[in-house]
Amino acid sequence: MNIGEIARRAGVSRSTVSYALSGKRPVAPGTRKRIQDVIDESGYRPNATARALKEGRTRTIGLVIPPAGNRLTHMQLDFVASVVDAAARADLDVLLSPSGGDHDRSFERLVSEGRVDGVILMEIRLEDARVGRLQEARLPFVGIGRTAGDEQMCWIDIDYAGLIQHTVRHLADLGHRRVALVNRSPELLAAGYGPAHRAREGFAAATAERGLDGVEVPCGDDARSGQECLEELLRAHPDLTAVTTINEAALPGIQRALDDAGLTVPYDFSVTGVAALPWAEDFRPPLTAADVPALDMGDKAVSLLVERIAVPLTPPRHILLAPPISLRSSTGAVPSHRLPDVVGRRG
Amino acid sequence: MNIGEIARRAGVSRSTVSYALSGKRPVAPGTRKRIQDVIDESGYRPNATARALKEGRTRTIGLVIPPAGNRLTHMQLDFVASVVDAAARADLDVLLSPSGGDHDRSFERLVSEGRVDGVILMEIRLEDARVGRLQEARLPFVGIGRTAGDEQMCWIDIDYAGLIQHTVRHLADLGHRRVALVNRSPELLAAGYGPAHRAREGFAAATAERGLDGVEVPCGDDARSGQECLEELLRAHPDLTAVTTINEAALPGIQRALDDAGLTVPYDFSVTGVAALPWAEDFRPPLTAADVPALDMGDKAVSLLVERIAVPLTPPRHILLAPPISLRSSTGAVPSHRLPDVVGRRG
DNA sequence: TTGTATGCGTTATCAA
DNA sequence: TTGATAACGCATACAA
Repeated sequence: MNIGEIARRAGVSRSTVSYALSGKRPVAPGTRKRIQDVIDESGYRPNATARALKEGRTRTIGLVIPPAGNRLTHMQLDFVASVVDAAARADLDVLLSPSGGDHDRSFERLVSEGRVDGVILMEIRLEDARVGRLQEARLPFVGIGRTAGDEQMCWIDIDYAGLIQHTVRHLADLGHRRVALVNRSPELLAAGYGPAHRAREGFAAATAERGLDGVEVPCGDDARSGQECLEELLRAHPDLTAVTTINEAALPGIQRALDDAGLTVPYDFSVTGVAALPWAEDFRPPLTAADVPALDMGDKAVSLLVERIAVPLTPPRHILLAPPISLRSSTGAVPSHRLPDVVGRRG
Repeated sequence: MNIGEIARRAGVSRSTVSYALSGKRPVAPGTRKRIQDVIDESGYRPNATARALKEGRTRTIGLVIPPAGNRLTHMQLDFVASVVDAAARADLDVLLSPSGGDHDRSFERLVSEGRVDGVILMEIRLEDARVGRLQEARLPFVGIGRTAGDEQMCWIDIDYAGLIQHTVRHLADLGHRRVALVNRSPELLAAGYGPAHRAREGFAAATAERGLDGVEVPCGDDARSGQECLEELLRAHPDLTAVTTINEAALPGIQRALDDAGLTVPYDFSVTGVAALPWAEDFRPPLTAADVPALDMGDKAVSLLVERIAVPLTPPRHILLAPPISLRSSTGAVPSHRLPDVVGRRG
């Protein structure tokens, strides 16, 4: 069923059907009704491919996600869902491209075959060849995260450095002297993944500022790694009284390791960090943390992209989110029996 | 940059460029090289939209996922990731459509605007209007799950009825007399979600077959609901010694409720069910369960769809998966102090 | 071995 | 108020 067939059945020309549909030129009421009847009866809808070819735009956006190998985190998943939803609301379709490396067939199709009007790029690294590729192709795009030289691109990101800094200050205020940062995986760090590096910076800045003993460790994105990581930390640093983390998937493991070590949160040990709400609320006791507004971010990213597609030449906009830290129950004052000087007296 | 521009620069006709690219007709080595040089230099790739219009196929498949409101389960997430990966391997793009209800704009676009060559439909309900819609549109599709009258469609599903039956028999063999099924959410049950209903059937069949006292409860898809659900179960049925479940997201909550009640798995209480591997392995102790091969399913679904797109008129194929139940450490014999007769003697 | 011409289904310009 | 027609970029049948 195509526009020609509708036109034939309604006894008009194809252009009249097109105009009746688009409303871009007046159509006599009688004619309009005849056409509408035929359309209702046949369930006709204009072919998206032909329309895209003619109009020069696809009404589709690309979403570049990390490949399946690396399991998506809760936060990333929420983000994908919210992007798809926001796009649907704007009558845009979403084409998925799993691509991490640089020479990825799916990504290349996306940027050079004109399948999409714009791209949302997830899990950007500090140095990211895909950014250059998109700029070179003059394809509008929005990054979730930003590269090291971030001025020339449009992005939306979370201020991991600032937030981690904030959580460390909070711990310092509570009297903690030796704290750890449980970072993302060694692989992501090696790949130059922004949040992991910026969390590290924020941690270093805050521990220096407050004169704390800080120890930073990478940790796989799963419960098991979290557990091993914390067991190792407790072994290596008996005077450790608090951790902060951006690794939400490690939280259940952190919890277990603390349980197994007989440490009760927050009386014996404090935990805080940056995490998507479900992870924070599932922690026991509920985690004092900056709640990553993943659902919100998808929405904002789509808006930003839609705007950029409409007006490509405006200077790139940046949105740096610093959600407030929700004070829940997982942080507390260092208990006297674990204070450094008390530990010292033991020996 | 389009094929005409390449032709002009290489000093040949457009068809020669096209044939040089497709190899569907011999091209003189010299000519071919001239063309290739121009292409390499310009980074030209044929426009996917124009090609789709001409060829009558889009090289894109649609993936209909549950809308963002309902958070995807781990299993569904793995499934999405594996579909996208399998599609990428077959040089197919994936268009996402979040749609649960019947009158969904995004879904309608998918089926009636010719944007995709075929569709993978997730979270099918026993009565599902989308199935009829796809059949009517003569669009090849594969269901993840199946409707009540499932013969006329192509699907791949997990044998929840058989697997739950199997787990209940296992519990019966261990001596358990009162067991519970922790099902999916009340909303999904009300919506006629197949796995929930089939799990119920399998549970009913197995408890009847072995003469067990079975109690079935719906439960939200999250840790909190799992905890509340099990607390309520333990309160209402003090003689309960085992649960089986298809609600993987509830497992952490089930664990917590048992911990809080001072019940040690598997000595005081047995837990089993059907779950994606990460959930089963994160349980403490590791869960005896049927491991849902979500990654495999995505792969199979794509193959099935590709085949169906190529040969649409073959009788629909069905794949019913019954993964083996991996015996881990979460089930054990009923301890004597919790046997029904002992409980009876107390009074 | 290569070039010309047609059509895929639309939208939009021009003409009536 | 409407119709004929060109053009979007490509693949391919037909011609040379």
